[in-house]
Amino acid sequence: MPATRVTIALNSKQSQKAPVIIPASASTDPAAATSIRGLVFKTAQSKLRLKKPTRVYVGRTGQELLTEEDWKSNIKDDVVLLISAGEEYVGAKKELDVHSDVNPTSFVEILAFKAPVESLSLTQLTTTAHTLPGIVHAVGQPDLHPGTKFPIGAVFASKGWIHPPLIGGDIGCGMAWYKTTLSRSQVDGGKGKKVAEKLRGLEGAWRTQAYRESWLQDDQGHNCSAGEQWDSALGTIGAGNHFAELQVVEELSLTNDDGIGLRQDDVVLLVHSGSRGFGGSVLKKFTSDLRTSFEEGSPDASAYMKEHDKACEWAKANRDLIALRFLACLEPGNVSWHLGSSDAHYDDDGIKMIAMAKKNLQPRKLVDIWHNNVERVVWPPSAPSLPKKAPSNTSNVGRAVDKLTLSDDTPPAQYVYIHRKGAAPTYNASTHRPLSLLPLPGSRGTPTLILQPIFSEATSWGLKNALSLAHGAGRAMSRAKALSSLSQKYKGQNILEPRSSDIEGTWVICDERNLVFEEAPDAYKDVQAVGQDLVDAGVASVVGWCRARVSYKVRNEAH
DNA sequence: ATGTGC
Repeated sequence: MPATRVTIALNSKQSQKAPVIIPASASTDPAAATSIRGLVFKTAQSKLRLKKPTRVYVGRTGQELLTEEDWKSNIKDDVVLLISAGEEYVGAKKELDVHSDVNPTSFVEILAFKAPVESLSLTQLTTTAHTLPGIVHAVGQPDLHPGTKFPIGAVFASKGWIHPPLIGGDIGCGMAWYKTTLSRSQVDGGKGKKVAEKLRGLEGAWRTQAYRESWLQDDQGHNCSAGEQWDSALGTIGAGNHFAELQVVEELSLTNDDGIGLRQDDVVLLVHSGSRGFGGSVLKKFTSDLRTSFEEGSPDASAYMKEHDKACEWAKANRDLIALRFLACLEPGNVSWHLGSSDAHYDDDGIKMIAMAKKNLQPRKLVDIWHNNVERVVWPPSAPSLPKKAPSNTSNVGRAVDKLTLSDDTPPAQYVYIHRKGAAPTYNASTHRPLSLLPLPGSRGTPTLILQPIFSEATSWGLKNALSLAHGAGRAMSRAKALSSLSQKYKGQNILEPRSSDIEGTWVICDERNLVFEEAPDAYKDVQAVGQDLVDAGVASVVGWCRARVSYKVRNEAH
């Protein structure tokens, strides 16, 4: 008889698993000296680091293996055994609960018309909406594209359930836009190269843990430090599609300028980054392949949300610190930003400067949004209240909204958890006021559109788009495909500098070969098509655009 | 996306 290959996993954390080869000579009798049970427990101790394995369940069914008969009938190739230190089976009970809340007909809205959408992402969107518990509404934004399991550029609204894997590991990832005092003449054309040269000292850890903890503390004393292991990445952009980009406002026509103060010809810094390793550690801590959903009010749901909120704050503080480090390079004359440079040394009062730097940075910030997060909002959205100053054209209420009824201060309201995975919100999360502008970045070097969300009866006041918009152009090609096809296409060319004839081009800092191609504009959809789809869906207006002048991905400081 | 997971 051949050996049997089974998988063992921790009952309490099923992502922890190991294969076990059971020789034909091992005994099904749990009391035998060479029992399968003994072999499984020994492997659980060494490979899963479970000190005292005591009970064994079969994955999916949850049947406990007790008698020799149980072992004999269940040990076959590819079976998954869940090893417990005494606790009850955690897998299947959830799956049974799940069924009653699944909505196989929940509504799926696709906001893509011109932008191309891969069929795999549609399958992922629909399958997810129809199989996870509590989903009442799903939206595919025009930048929709396939993820490993769940789609990106997607929004899921669910009642009574939280699904951490829907938003992924980069909890709190988003974009923040900051004004600089640079003039466009300092960054236009060939000047971009000079500016790019100034962007140094931006890789690696920022100062000491004491500084970082202070940066992660707000003026009320709340702090979102994740411990030195994760905080050491604070102030770094990261990899993948993350970037910081210097842009010029080429056109802008805001219909209701809420004192944002953005003007044509301004030079702005767009920072796209997240919670680095911290958010991933939160997802990993709470979920496994078999544990993806938490019922509202359960200890897991509350504990996850607490850590989730912390990761969101961390990510926001990370974007601010990235901006500070960039401003230290871009505006060297401003003492508020000196702290951003690791070259500036302080005796013992450096930490005191943090409050000043943060205070001076906030007025520079135009907008800061999370596009990977889960948020509780009143559902369905209702007609928003009018602004205090009534607009002259009241029929245009969709453009002149004061505040949305999204907070739960009207007790009997129904609400949902909006899960955003690569989707921007249409409102300010803390004030619940509609955003008057938000960025829709194209891929590296292509225009960033300036969006203004629209709330109108035609879109049921934001229900149609689940109070969300596209967060970027969206991938048109997988990383693997982009790497192979684009490295061929641009063989022997430097695609990081504008061609000498191109005065409108972008200077790109990207000292990582694979990223050069994986993040090339050709790997993404056309941002104009994505923007047009939002306009055609009636969920946003395009009120202007920015030209990218210097795009910073990653620098090899050793050069 | 990630001090990835083998």
